Formats: sequence, structure tokens, C-alpha cells
Amino acid sequence: MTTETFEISHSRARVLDAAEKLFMERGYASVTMRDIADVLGVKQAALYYHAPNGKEQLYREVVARHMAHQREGLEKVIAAAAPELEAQLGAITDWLVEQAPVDLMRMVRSDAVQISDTYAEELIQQVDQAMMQPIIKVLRAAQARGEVRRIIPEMVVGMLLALTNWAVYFDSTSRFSVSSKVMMRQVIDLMLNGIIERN
Amino acid sequence: MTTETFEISHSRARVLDAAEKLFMERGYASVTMRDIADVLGVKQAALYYHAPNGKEQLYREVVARHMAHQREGLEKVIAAAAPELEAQLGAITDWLVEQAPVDLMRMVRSDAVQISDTYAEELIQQVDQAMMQPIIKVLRAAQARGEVRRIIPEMVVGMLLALTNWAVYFDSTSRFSVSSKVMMRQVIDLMLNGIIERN
DNA sequence: GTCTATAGTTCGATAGAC
DNA sequence: GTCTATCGAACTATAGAC
Repeated sequence: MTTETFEISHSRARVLDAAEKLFMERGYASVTMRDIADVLGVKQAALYYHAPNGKEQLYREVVARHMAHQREGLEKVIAAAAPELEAQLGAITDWLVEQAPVDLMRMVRSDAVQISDTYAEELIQQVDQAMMQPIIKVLRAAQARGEVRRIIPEMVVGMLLALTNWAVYFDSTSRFSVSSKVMMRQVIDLMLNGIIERN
Repeated sequence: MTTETFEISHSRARVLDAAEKLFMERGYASVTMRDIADVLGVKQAALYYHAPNGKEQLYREVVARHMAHQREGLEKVIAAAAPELEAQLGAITDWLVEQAPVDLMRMVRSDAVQISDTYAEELIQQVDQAMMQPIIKVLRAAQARGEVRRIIPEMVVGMLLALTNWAVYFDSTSRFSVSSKVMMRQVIDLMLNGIIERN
């Protein structure tokens, strides 16, 4: 029984892994069930044993799992980092670039709306809870300590996520020898010189 | 004859307008020819009179026209702006937010690759020529004047485009009363405080 | 758990009437 | 220039054998 349960969840995890990679890379509409099956080396119909509720539900589960993963990771690296804002932001961007950041804007504005308008709203909430709030908390704490001047944390967090995406893409084109992590350290330095309170 | 030519190009422009709006909002794969026809109030088959070469070619033409439009606009506002870097960047971001910025990363990584790998390369070149090089020239000129310290202009331009996209999206959610243009002025101020040469 | 076969849809595109 | 009608391909999903 334990073995069977393990095997089942392991197979499911493999399906979710393959689906996640494809969905996040190319978007919901342009990934077919056959594409996912091909990656797993099975026929298209076999997918419906592991994902009996179809493509739409599969996408929802992939996203929910991804967001849970991001939230756990972010909270972990934030807790482990030094209590200064710069160190915490560095730990955050290091984590983000390691996770092969996804195009959140495409997910919300293209992928999700194809499923339903209510799901688009739900996805926005998930992204907010999993990826934005943990970082917002870091900024608010720094504000409370008097480390940064008055900013809108929600705005700054979005900037950080957008810049991380760009850094990873820029690094992948690799015309310049600047790693994503080093680039994001420079971005943080640049941002802090703008938002740090000067006495 | 002149009237007929005008009417034809006018009809074509209407088709390209509708296609551009949908393609840029939702991406290549999730926009159907029927969607475009619905916006125009005609049946799907009628589209093939104006776009006889099909969906793929329609997307290519839409993108080519959009990039030409962006290049012309950018070069115009740059030429009209004051010769200081801050004023030029402000004119650039004002222009960009007015054009309802598109998700360049989705275009390159999702839309274009569905058409062909060679088109993805072509699109990257078009984006580079139309949107990045004009702004890169501004940064290089400022570097030559000694206004900014050593940076990688290509990297900074990508940051600026990514942040502009985020600003417009953030503004559209409008939970906070910060207009895209005002927000980008603050971004520019923040970036300049990071990259300006201090003597 | 995976397969073959196929039903039911949707989409891109063409043909031909008007 | 737009319409109706339709073809062929691709996709989601189901049924049933193994």
C-alpha cells in the first residue's frame, strides 16, 4: 500500500514536472497534451490516467504547486538571511534566478484568461500570496526599522520580479559575461541607493 | 483608382489594427482568425480577402508594422527632447506608456517560436533595431558626454522596457493612485541616482 | 498503467455564389 | 468584399482491450 501510494504520487509528480516545464515556457494555449505525453515517453491518452480532469485542471494544479514551492522557498531563504535589507533582497533574487523565473504577466494576462475570468482573479491572488507578500513583508520590516524611505512596497516588489526575469533572459542570450545573480546584485545596489533613507 | 487604393489600404489597416490588439494582448496561439473577424464584425472567411496569406503572415505583418511605429515614435520624441539624459529618458518612457507596451518577452519566447525558430531570431533583430538601439544610442551619447558611469547600455535598456511594462500593468490594476508616467519618472530618478557619475 | 481507436470540437484555409 | 459551405488537420477527451 505504502509502495503503491508512493509510486502513484511519484508518477503524478513526473507528469506535473513535465507539464510545468512546458506550460511555463510556452504558455497554456500552445502546449498540447501530446507535447506533455511526448516528454514523458507515453501516448497522449495515457496522460488521462494521471490527470483525469483534463488539461485545464492540470494547468491549475501545476500553477498551485509552483506557487506553493515559491512561497516555501522565499520564506526559507528570507528567514536564513542576515537581518539587513540588502542581504535579504540578495537572498531573494538568488532564489528567484535559481527557479528559472516564469513570465507572471503572461500567465495572468494570456494563460489564465483563456481558462476563465474568475481563474485569472484567482491566479492574481495566488501570485500575490506566494511571491509578492513575502517580499513585501521584508520591505515593510525595513521601513519599520527606518532603513528605507516612503515607497509603495507593492510597486517595488513588482519591479524586482520584472527585473529578475529580464536578468535571467539577458543572461541566457549571453552576449555579455554578466551572470543573472551578479546583475541582480547590481540592480539591488542601484535600487537601494534610491530608496535608502539618508540621514 | 486613387479612391480604390485608399479604401483597400484603409480596410487592410483596420484588419491589422484588430489583429494587433488581440495578438499583443493574448499572444499568437490563443487568438483565432474568428476572434479577429468578430472584432471587425465580419465572418471568419472574409478575413482571407485582406490577409490572403493566412494567420502566420498576418502576425508577421502586424509585428513589423508595430516595430516600425515604435522606432519612428522613439526617434521622434528623442529628437524633440532636451539634450539632457533625464529629459530624454522621460520622453522615451512617456512615449512607451502611451503605446500600451507589449510583452516583448512573451513575443520572443512564446509567440515567435511557434511560427519558426528562424522567425524568433528575426523578431529579436526587429526588437533590437526598433526599440533597443534608439535608446542605447541615447545612453551611449550620455556616456560620451561623461554624464553616466560605465554601464552596459543593452542591460539598462532592457531594464527600462521591463519596468515600463510593469508600470502600465500596475497602473491598470489601479489599487494605488500612481499613474504609469509618474511611476516611470520615479524609476528614472532612481536609476539615475545609481548610474550618474559622481565627481 | 498504457495502449489503440475514435467521438466530438475547433481551427485554418479554400471554393464558389452573390 | 462578404457570404455560406466545407475540407483537412489538430486537439481534448472517452471507451475499452490488454
